[in-house]
Amino acid sequence: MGRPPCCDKIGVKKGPWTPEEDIILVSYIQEHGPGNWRSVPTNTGLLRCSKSCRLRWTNYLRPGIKRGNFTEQEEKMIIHLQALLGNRWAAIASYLPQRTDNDIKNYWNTHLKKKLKKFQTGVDGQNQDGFSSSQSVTKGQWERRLQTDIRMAKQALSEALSLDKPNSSTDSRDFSLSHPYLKPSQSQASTYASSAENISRLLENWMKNPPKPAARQTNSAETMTQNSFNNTTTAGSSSSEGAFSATTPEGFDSFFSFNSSNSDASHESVSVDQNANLTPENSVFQGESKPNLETHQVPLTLIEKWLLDDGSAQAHEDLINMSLEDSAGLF
DNA sequence: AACGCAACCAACCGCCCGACC
DNA sequence: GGGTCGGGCGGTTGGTTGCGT
Repeated sequence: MGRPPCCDKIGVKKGPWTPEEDIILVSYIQEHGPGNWRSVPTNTGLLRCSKSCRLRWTNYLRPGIKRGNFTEQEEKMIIHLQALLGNRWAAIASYLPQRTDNDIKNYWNTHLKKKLKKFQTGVDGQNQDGFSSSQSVTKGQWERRLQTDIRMAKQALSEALSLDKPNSSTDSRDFSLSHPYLKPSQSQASTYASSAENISRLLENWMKNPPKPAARQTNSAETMTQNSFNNTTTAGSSSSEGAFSATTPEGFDSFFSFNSSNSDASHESVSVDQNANLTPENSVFQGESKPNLETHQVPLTLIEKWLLDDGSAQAHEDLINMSLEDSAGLF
């Protein structure tokens, strides 16, 4: 059918976002929460289309985002997940809570593709699509994808029906509890911490380096120092520890120990361990850490083994060769 | 110093889907 | 049932930066 553009082209600004625009957007979202993007431009006076506002938020300003400096472990995960899921960047991003799909996609296109190609040219008997033959030939990505989707649907249905399970992992209101990589306390804490961090950096740099007319303003925004804006963000985070006390399913722990122990420490320390005091009541960012995507309930046992144990060819094979019936048994 | 080229990445575009009227 | 809206997703573009000559 085809939709008309989300905004008319007249009077809509395009191109890089300025720090001023970022601040307007962030403060609006702080006040009203994300969502209802249609109303954002009109309510804020931003000369941006709603889509642009949403993208700016989800890809750049959203709390919990780690930028650049992909760790080796992250690289491996992306490569593995790409082989498993294909170019479903949002799904892949759901396994890397601090990364956006756009970021992962860019990193794949600019780094990993080349890396794999390089690697593959050095290895005889590899196919041409960037993956090892064992990864791409065994069953085919589409079949695996289909299997994954079916499993997702099955589990979602079964858990939706078992209402007496208070810690049901499909509770969409608390994505952090259901995501394999999101330890509840950490996810919300890091989410909010990073928000404050992002915003303060934004403003700090803005104060230091007033916007240049045609420079890469979005980059300059990254290194800002704190100013009054911090007050608003910290105020929201100052009051409770409720979310911090959530229990963690045992099976998730390995993921987090993996994540934290292997990640770029200089980045992680900023976004993970600060400003942990956050509750759903006082944070407009709660629940915003990552969209709840369909892959977040992939059975952990095999995937965990496969993803984290780089040398685990057996686990890899197990996962890929898993039949529908086998995988259904996991639930 | 100036130029050209490649790399990088933020942002845009188009398509799709579900919800709502 | 069909149209519209809001939002998500993946592919692509284009501006900026960095590096080599």
